[in-house]
Amino acid sequence: MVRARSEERRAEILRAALEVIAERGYRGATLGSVAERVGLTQQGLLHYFPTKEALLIAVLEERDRWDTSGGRDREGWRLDLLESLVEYNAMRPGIVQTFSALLGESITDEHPARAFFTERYTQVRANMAQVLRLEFGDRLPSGLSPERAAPLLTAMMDGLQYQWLLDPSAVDMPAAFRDFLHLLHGGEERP
Amino acid sequence: MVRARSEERRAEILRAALEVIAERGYRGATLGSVAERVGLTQQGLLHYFPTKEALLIAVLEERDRWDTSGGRDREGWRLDLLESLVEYNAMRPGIVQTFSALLGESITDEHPARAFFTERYTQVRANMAQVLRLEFGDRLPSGLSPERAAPLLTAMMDGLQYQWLLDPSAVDMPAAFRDFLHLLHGGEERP
DNA sequence: CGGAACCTACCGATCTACAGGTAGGTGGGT
DNA sequence: ACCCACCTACCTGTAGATCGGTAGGTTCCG
Repeated sequence: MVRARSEERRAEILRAALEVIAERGYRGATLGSVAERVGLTQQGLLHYFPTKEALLIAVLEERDRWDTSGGRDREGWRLDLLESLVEYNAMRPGIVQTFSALLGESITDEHPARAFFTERYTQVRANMAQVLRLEFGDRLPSGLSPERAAPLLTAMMDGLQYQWLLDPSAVDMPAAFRDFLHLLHGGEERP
Repeated sequence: MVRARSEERRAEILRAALEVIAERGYRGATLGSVAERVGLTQQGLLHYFPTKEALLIAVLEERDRWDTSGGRDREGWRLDLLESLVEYNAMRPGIVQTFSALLGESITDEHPARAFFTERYTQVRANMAQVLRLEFGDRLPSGLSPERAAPLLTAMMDGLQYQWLLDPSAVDMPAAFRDFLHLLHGGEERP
């Protein structure tokens, strides 16, 4: 079955692209270096993905598929699952680095991932709000509405990732995130 | 006075570089486009900054000088000044975009700004801890120590910036930051 | 059963476009 | 006379993309 082999190849390429983007960002990544990693020439790679941008899109879509499937509930995340997600991320610097690099680049003008991230963050905030509503109802202990707290939750995850990627020994990402959740819960008891 | 003119030119170049980096990131920025913006040729620019990396370093150093001087107290920031800093930032998307883009890129391997950001974040966390200690003493209302809360404060500022840059209409950055400060203060009264 | 027609998965050569950087000037101000 | 602030010309490298193959397999038809 030739189809299967081909799909496998594509998957290999996507994985390699993920690595290279983590190491150098999208702009710094070259088709040649991705190709090399899977034992192809640059032209061979272009047989699977006609342009560099198409490759990026495929990477982003795969990510989308990934976190629209595993790790989620019927109606989204739950707060304790978020906590384990952060722990999980702390064990895969590669993936975190890829998407942090892409997020960073995406804010520049006309970046091909910009639309993707803009859209995705609206969606993530909505998800987060729902998670919070599920956990706290219409008001968090602090008095904040889930909708107001959602961007904070999102920002915390991203912000911690940057600090952690720059200097993993200086920031215990999962612990810090737990501290934040503790804050959302209203503080009080000593951690 | 030629000296003055020269310094002025350098400053112009730095400002232009800031803009171009905001638009395309460091890797995407070209010497030519920076030069063009100040009415020079690329080679004319290289007269002032011998390499692209030297220009970047100068940009980073200027930033360092900027926020080691203005906006600070003798012993660092105060919490309410941080709040106005965020408000101030919300009025200068350009600058925020430059440094968010650079932060994003800097996590990739061998990026010339990586050391700068790593070092700077250790320092920022220390500053933040001191701000918090000044405001709350050795325990925040939540029971967290200033040192544990410092990375959270830092992460929140960065994380909100990305969301805001991607979609300013979707996130009221200053308001969100105030919400977070409210959280640090222990919540309670309704905003 | 054999072969023409076609498809898939590539590779080599090559094009175009910049990009960063160097060498060696020129011209105006002091 | 000199030097600072530039410029022109140029070199080298690299990146993405196109073109035109070729080798191997698959399909279909007589």
